[in-house]
Amino acid sequence: MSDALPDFDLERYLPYRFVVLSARLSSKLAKQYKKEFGISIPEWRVLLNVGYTKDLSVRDIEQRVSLERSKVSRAATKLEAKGYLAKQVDSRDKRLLKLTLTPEGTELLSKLIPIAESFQAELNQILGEDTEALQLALDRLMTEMD
Amino acid sequence: MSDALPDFDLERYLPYRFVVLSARLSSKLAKQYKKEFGISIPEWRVLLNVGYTKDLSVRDIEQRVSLERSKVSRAATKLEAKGYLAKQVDSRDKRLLKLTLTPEGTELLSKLIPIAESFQAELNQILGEDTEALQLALDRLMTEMD
DNA sequence: AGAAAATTATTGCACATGCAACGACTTTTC
DNA sequence: GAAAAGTCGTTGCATGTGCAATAATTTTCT
Repeated sequence: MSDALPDFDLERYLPYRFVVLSARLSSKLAKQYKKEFGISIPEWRVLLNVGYTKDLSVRDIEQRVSLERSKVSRAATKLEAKGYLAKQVDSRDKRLLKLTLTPEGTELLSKLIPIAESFQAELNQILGEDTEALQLALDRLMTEMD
Repeated sequence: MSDALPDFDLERYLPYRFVVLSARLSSKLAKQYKKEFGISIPEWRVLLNVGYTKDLSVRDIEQRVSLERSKVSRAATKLEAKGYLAKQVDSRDKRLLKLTLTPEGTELLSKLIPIAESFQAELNQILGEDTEALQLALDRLMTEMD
């Protein structure tokens, strides 16, 4: 038969499963953040990174979070406009930008964190004992994927 | 201090880890598909679903794959234009559409599958014994997240 | 030192996306 | 059985995204 397809188990196909699951998790969180705080996903991610690491540049974030340069840049610009983040040119290398949270940014983030934590707690509850195994598997995949 | 942040371990935050990982996996695959076959991610996902389940409707795919109605619809239209997929109105419920692969669609998919399989194999290699544990954890999360 | 190559953040632009509105149809309700 | 409510797929529109091009700087090379 010319229209035979090779066997393929979509339900166990990892890239597919990850995409579906992560889309669900993200959109669930995103809706909350958007509605209550007017923050988009890239903005939230930048906020988080800048909040927990000092003087990050756009490129640093790009690499750590797999967030496109342009996305980071635009998210940073918006956060700056909203008064949550300050951009400062690095004095040693003037191409680089040092990103820092303003007090308002820190305040916002400290409201966002508990929501994130409780979501994590929910996931841990679902996973129970298997939480650690999952984290390990993710460690592996992250480090081994160039 | 007013600018103290609660502790938060970004590196172990699951929604974040999933998003980053799945973005990497997807874009790696997507580039291949796009370059060699001119197929986008939503198109690939629709192709896959239609290929392995008979007479799916747009809504069926939306629910199975967490792919927006409009995305499915547009992907289907493009696949139809390229001759890979046929749309047919369901005779019992004329609101529904039955999607089927054309022979060309089947042929294309049978070229795409091996690429997907070898990617999966690569992941299994990385995960080794832990593959099953990961799949189980994903099962849990998928079913428990309404 | 000075020219060439590389790196950083931004931006313009074409295209993708998400959402609400719509028309076509079906189911429910009275 | 007609009207109201609901469902399905598509589309218009405002917004988001990815990529290539750019200006400003730094690094490398001769």
